[in-house]
Amino acid sequence: MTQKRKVSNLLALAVLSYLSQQPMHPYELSRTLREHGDERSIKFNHGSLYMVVGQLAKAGYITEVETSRAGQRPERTVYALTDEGRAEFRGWLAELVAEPQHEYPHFVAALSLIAALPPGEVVHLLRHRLGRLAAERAEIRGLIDTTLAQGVPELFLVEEEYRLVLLDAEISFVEEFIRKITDPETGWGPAWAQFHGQTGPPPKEET
Amino acid sequence: MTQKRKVSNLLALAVLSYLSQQPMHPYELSRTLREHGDERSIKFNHGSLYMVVGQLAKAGYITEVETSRAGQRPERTVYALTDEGRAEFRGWLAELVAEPQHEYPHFVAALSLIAALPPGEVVHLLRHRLGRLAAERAEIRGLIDTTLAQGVPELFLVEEEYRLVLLDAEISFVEEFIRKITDPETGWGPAWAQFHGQTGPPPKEET
DNA sequence: GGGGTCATGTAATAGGTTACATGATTCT
DNA sequence: AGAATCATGTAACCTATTACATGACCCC
Repeated sequence: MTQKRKVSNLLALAVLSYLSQQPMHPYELSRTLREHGDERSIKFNHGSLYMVVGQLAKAGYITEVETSRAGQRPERTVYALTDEGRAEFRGWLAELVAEPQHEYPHFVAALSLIAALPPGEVVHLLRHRLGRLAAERAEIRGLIDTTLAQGVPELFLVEEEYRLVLLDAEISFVEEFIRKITDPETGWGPAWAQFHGQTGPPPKEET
Repeated sequence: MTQKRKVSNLLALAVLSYLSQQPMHPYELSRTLREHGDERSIKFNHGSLYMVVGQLAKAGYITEVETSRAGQRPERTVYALTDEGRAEFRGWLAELVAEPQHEYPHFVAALSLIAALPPGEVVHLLRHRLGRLAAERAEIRGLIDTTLAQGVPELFLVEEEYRLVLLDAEISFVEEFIRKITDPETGWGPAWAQFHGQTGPPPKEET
């Protein structure tokens, strides 16, 4: 479904969002996105921004309103949202909120192949991961706290709170996984180590 | 870090994994991946597979070992893992297990811009999402149960269990979010509705 | 007044997806 | 025997990332 949109890069959503407040030129968008901290939530890079702006213009969601010049700086093309752009923005955002998307996090991929590593090493790696997860958690926690302390309403931090919730869930999962491997009674370690190497994972049936 | 790898598409990891068990030709890889259900965890499409195989060969991780023909079918080029390929596989997989990657889920992007929608609509959309999440949860739950019932060891289902854990966390988060908007005492609804439209989200400071 | 870095954008390259092509097998 | 599907791959097309370019402003 998402793939029917004329512009699918999420960076475009942020652009539509900012242009819905006022017309801007691409560099201004770029700066605003960075200052606002949106790059934590939306993959951003300079080149892609110009690409996306071009796509949006071609799709009719934004139009060039003027090309001004300030001081002796190069010309800047200022874009504004069109009515279709506003509709697209609302609709797209609504869809993203209402419909979960199937995604492919790296850790899921790794887990799906993890039997290829020996269990001892896996435990080691998972412990390392736990450390990183804790650090990340602390960082997000700090970001939230200092931002709230500046008086920003919690509403503008929900994405960080969501991240935090997912992080906590992942931490529990990893801890539990380590336990399942290492439990002296029922641990998978021995069977895993034995099987390891000669045979691959058995096929799974479709539902 | 991940971006230093000569081949970064995760599909390549699956290819390395299967070739570490036995040489295969691309179509066989394709079939095996599909049958094994790996496309749930790793984005897969026919065209990309050939691309990735080409990249792996160019990088020296796999080599063409023969080009056989069975019956009157077209020729098939069979590939085998090289020693470098094996090392890359182990190292890459280990890194994915040990080091969390910064990722950009769609829902995070949506949350970061959600203030642009009116709170009433957001609640509606979130309730819709809850339904979808529950359905997805049930599906995964079923997949796990039937697969376990077939005697497949739990180890080969960890990625689904992880997904389940994340899903549960997301469900709680969404429920809580709805509460925060709608609570009759302290709900964000009124302030949000009022602010809505004229002004955009205030800037956040960097940490 | 020369060395950074800000401001602004374009171009080259690489990566990924979709569409197309074609002989073989199987089904009716 | 014709239709559908499997098996196998290539090519065309988009998207995205990196690298390059260039004038202005700012600092010492």
